[in-house]
Order: sequence, then structure tokens, then C-alpha cells
Amino acid sequence: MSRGLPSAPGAPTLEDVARAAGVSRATVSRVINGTRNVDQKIQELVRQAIASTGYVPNRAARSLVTRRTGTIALVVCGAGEPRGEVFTDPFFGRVAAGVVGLLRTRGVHPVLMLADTDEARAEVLAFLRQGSADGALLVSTHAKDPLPGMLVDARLPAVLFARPAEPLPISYVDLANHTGGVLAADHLVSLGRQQVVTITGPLDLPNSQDRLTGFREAMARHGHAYVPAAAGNFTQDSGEAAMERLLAEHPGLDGVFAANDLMAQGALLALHQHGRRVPEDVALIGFDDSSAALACRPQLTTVRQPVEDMAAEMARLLLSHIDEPDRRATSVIFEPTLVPRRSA
Amino acid sequence: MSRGLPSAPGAPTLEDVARAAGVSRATVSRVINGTRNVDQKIQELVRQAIASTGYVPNRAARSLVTRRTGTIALVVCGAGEPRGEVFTDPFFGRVAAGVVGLLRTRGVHPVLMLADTDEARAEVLAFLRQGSADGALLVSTHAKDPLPGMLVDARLPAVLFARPAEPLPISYVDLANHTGGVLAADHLVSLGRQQVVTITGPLDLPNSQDRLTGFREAMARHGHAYVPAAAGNFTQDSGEAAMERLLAEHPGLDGVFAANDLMAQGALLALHQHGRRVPEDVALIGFDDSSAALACRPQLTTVRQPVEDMAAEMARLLLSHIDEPDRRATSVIFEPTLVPRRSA
DNA sequence: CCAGCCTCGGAGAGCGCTCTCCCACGTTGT
DNA sequence: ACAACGTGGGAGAGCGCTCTCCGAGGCTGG
Repeated sequence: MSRGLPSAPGAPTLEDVARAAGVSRATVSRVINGTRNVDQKIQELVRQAIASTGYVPNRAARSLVTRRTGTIALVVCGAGEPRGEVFTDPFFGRVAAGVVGLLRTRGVHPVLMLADTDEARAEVLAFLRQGSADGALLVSTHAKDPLPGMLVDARLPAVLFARPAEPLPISYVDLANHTGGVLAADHLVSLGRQQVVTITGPLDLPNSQDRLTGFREAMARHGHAYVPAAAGNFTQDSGEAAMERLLAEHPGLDGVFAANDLMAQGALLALHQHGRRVPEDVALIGFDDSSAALACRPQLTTVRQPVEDMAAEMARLLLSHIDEPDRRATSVIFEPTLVPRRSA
Repeated sequence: MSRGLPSAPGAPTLEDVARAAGVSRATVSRVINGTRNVDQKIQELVRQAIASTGYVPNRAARSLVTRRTGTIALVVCGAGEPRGEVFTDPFFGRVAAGVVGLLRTRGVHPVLMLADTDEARAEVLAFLRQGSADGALLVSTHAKDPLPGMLVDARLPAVLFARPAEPLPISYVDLANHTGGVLAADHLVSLGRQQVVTITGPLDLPNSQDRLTGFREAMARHGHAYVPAAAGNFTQDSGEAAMERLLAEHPGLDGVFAANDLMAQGALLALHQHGRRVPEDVALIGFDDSSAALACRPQLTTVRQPVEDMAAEMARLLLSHIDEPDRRATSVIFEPTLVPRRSA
């Protein structure tokens, strides 16, 4: 196998393979791509020629004519937070895992992009418009992200994680967050908790809102007309701070629902600090079922969000939008489940 | 701005811009790429034409002739662990952040790849050989990874995070792990700890070995001839288990050095469970200075590894290898620092 | 005043692939 | 027997860009 350098000059081309096999370029191409019928013997001939030349098709050349790159952009839409923060969030890791897992079965590769500034957003757009990727997967951490709208305007295939704050003709994958809130409330009530509070995510996020209203509505149905809430921003620190505030205002609380596990972890710390035992004195429920839920002692009872599956579905949706550009925007909603552990 | 679809048929091409500006394709290309001098007036003319046509250069066409893609592969070399595990590790998040941070200043984009099976490794190789990326950044989680060797053989530009287990003519970025071990030992001794143990990473990893020998050598210099060790695999669970074992065999221990923060976090849990107070009864030192160090209560004293900077340097090295293919393999070693917090 | 040079725009040849035609050769039907 | 059709291979025209080469024009120096 006389391999040439990657795609350096001198690397074998289709032409070389064709010559070695004694057929035309077109035939080699047909064998490689499996388009049309090619005689068995000739196919064998071509395969041997490919092996002996060490031929590898050139992606750029192929893209140029097919107008497909076989890559998509995986865009993380951070806001003000320092860069590390976004990627370090276990939530992002799960999304990446789900996306990569699905894409690899289709021979597609994700390009990691960060869209935290106007400039970065413009770059994402340019990246797609210049045909460097066939579409985009967006994971947004804040509400007023202009990127989804920009993609819709440019008619670029894209799929969001979570429903956009503004209605937009764009596909997305989401969790029935409202149901998640209900699950948490029902569980807390079934435990006989009387003075329940909640730590919410940023309230401009539909996600946070839905979890909160689902939770409050269910609590109301159970006779708890009002549930005090404190907002965090999905980080552990913010959860700890919110818990401190709630503890100060409602020292008698015996149940807490945090809108994600990281904040629950922070709340747990604050509760310990104040000498509250979990779950004996205070029952604590998180949201996500991330690795943080298992890292806590006691391990967190939590509302599971099947992030990996959702991410995979997101990728699947995007690929179908790429294949059929005229496909209508659709949404896929996943159901949350309660994962009972020790904390509640 | 009469924008055309991304790189769909009908999108404006260089030709269109040239016609609109009344110049040749070559001139437009020169203006865009800033090669050679072009008359100011003509430049202005061209820029206007670009704006009015909404032109975006086609990446594939450019790659085809320049043999550069402006993307690199960011390869995570997992072993047997479930997929999610790898991406969820905060360590990976920091690497990603560092890489993305540097690359964006150079207009280069990372493609995320997972090389956890022979098949996946072959795909990484094919990806590079077909010119889909200009080089690769490898983050390996286990010792006997064949991928670096494969890349060297194929003469593809690549840079590793951490020294390879087998000597290999390949550039890498690493931490002075030995020094890190020394730092931890010195600190524990300065605290007057008498019965010190350590939780190591997988011992086939040079990283783990170096941390251990650095630690043991320094302890020996301080008169502690033998330091008991238990091996983990860098996960929280394994750290917890290792701590259990050590506690069983050395109930009188008063100092622990864990080879990463996640394992230290696990150890902390085990210590609590056994009623040991940290830092009063047992001093605990972690390694990495990851988000886990701050998530613990007490917060972890740890040996800081500037992962983001190291990742950025890795990217920088790779880009220089891509620019100068004949450049010799070099290594850049970063110095660890002790970050004193509450746990020791 | 002209050879020599330098500057800067244009022409055109590819880069490596796909894909539409076209054509040669069976095979079938009447 | 011949027209009609089906099968499978080859020719060749691009895809959109870069880059080398060429040449026109303006400048300098002897």
C-alpha cells in the first residue's frame, strides 16, 4: 500500500484509481458511492485498485459538487458567563454525548462553536452560509438569543434544544417541563411535606417558567396555595445563595424543589450548613438527573430529563431537515420521570 | 442585500461579484484574501459589490485548491467507559473551552470526535486523510492508545495532551506532574500530618505514575519512607471506593492526596461517612483545580493544572505544525501550583 | 530617448470530484 | 428479421475557487 500524504499533492485521486483498474473515473465513483449498477467483476477490480493505491476520496472536491459537507455545527449559545463555564456544565456534556452518538452512525461530524457575542453569532452564520456545515444544532442558555431568528431568516436548517422564548418556525426538542414540576410537587406532597419552597432557574427562560408553574399548580391542587420561590441561574453557587435566602425567610421549610441538580447541590450545602438534615428535616428534589445528583450525599431524588436521547433526536431532526429542505418545523417533546433516591 | 441561499445553487459566486464590480475574478479574490496590492478605488468597488450581492466564499471550493480546511479534529480517546462519561468530565470541558478560545482567534474550528473503538479510530484517520481536517488534537484517557502512533505513521499533524506512554515523535503539552506530587507532599508535611496515604489514578498512565512518584519521593525526603496507595480511575466513585479501602487498612490516617479532584470528592464522601472531619481529622488534597474542588464542602485544597492554558497551547502547537509540516516535535510543560483552600 | 524594471489587473488552467448525457451492446417482442 | 427497450460503461462538463503567468502601463536611470 503506497500511501500518499493525506490530501497533499501526490495523493492518489480517482483518476489514478481508474487508471489502475483500467476503467473510467465515473465507474470508480459509482463503485464508491454505490450509485447505479456496476458489474461484479469490475467492482472487484476497482476495489483492488483502491486498496493498492491507498486512495481516499477528497472531501472538499466532493462537497464542491454535492453541496453537502457531512458536518453540522453544534452551537452553544452562552451569554455573559466565562467560557469555561458553558462546556464544563455536565448538561452540555450529555448533549454532546447524545449528538456524537447519533451522528457517528450517519457519518456526520459536529463542529463545536460558541456563540456568546454578536461577532461569534455572525461567524456561526457565515460558517453555515459558506457551506462549511449543512445545518446547526443550538443549545441556548439564555432567553433572548437572536441566533435562532437569524438562522430562520437565512433559511438554514437548524434545530433547537428547548422551545424558543419567541414563537419561531423552527424545529426543537424539549421536555414536558410542566409535567416535571408536577412530578416534583406530587412527590413532595406524598411525603407529607407541609412547608415547601422552590429554587427556580432564570425566569425569562420558558423552561424555568414551565417547571415553576407546573410545580405551583400541582401544589395548589394539593391545597398549598402559595409556594415561595427564589431564582437562581442554574449554577451551584446560585442555588446555595437562593437556599440561604429561602432559609432566612422561611426557617420552618421542610421541602425544596430545585429546578436543576446543580442548584440542588448548592442548596444541599446550605442546608447542611444550617444544620438541617436531608431528607429527615428537609426533603430535596433536583431536576435533570445529571452526574451531580449522584455526587451528592444523600444522592438526589430528581426529575430525570433524558438529555442524551433528546440530543440524539435533535440530531435526527436536523438530518431530516437537511435531507428535505422543505420539511415543516416540528417539535418533539419528551416526558420526564421521577427518579427517587435518598434526598426526598 | 439580495442574499441567496447558503451555498445552494443560485448563491452568488466570485464570478458574480466580479461582474458587479466590473473587474476580474482574480481581483476579487485578491481583495478578499488580501494577497498582493490592489488599487484602493478598486478595492472599494469590490467591497461594495460583495455587500450588494451578499457574497460568501464557498469553503469547499477554496479548500479544494488550498488544501486547507480551516478545521481541526478534537479527538477524545475514550476506552471502555460509557460515552456520556467522557464528555461530562469537567476536565474535558476545560480542554474544549481552551481549544475553542484559541482557535476562534485564528478562524479555525474544531470537529468533535470520539475514538473509543478501532472502528472509530479508523474513522478519525480517514477523516484526516481525506482532508476534512488539517490536524488533530488528542485527549487520551488511557495508556495504550494506538491512535497517536497511527497519526505519526500517516504523517498527520497532531498534538497530544499528556506525554504518550511510549516515546513517539509527536508534540505534546503536559504538566510537571512530578512537581505536582511534590507540592502536595510538602503541604501535607507542613501541616504536620503523620500518617499520609494517597489515591492514585490508573497506574499505566504516565500522569498518574509521575504524580505518585513525585509525592512519594517528597514524602520520603521528609522522613516518611512509605506511603500507602490505592488506585482509582479518576472517577468520583473510584475515589470513594479507594478511600474506603485505605480507611479499612489505615484507620489512623490523617492526610490524603488524591490524584484528581473528582476522586478527592469521592474520598471526602467516604471520610464523612466514617465520621472523619476534614480538615480537622484528615487533611485532603486534590489535583486539577476543577469545578469539583469548589463544589466540595470544605472546598478542596488542590494542585492546580492550568488546563485551559494547556489546551490553548496545544492548539497553538498544532497550528504551527500545520503551517510548517517539517517542524520538529516539541513538548511544552506547564508548572502546577498549590491552591490552598479549606480541606488541607 | 529608450532599455529595464516595477506595479497591478486579466486570462485561464487546474484542484478532485459527481453526474448528465450518450453510446454500445445485449435481450425481448412481434 | 428488425424495432424497441434495458443495461452498464465512458466522455466531458462543470462545481467555485486560487494562483501562475502574462501583458499593459508608468516609472527610473543612463
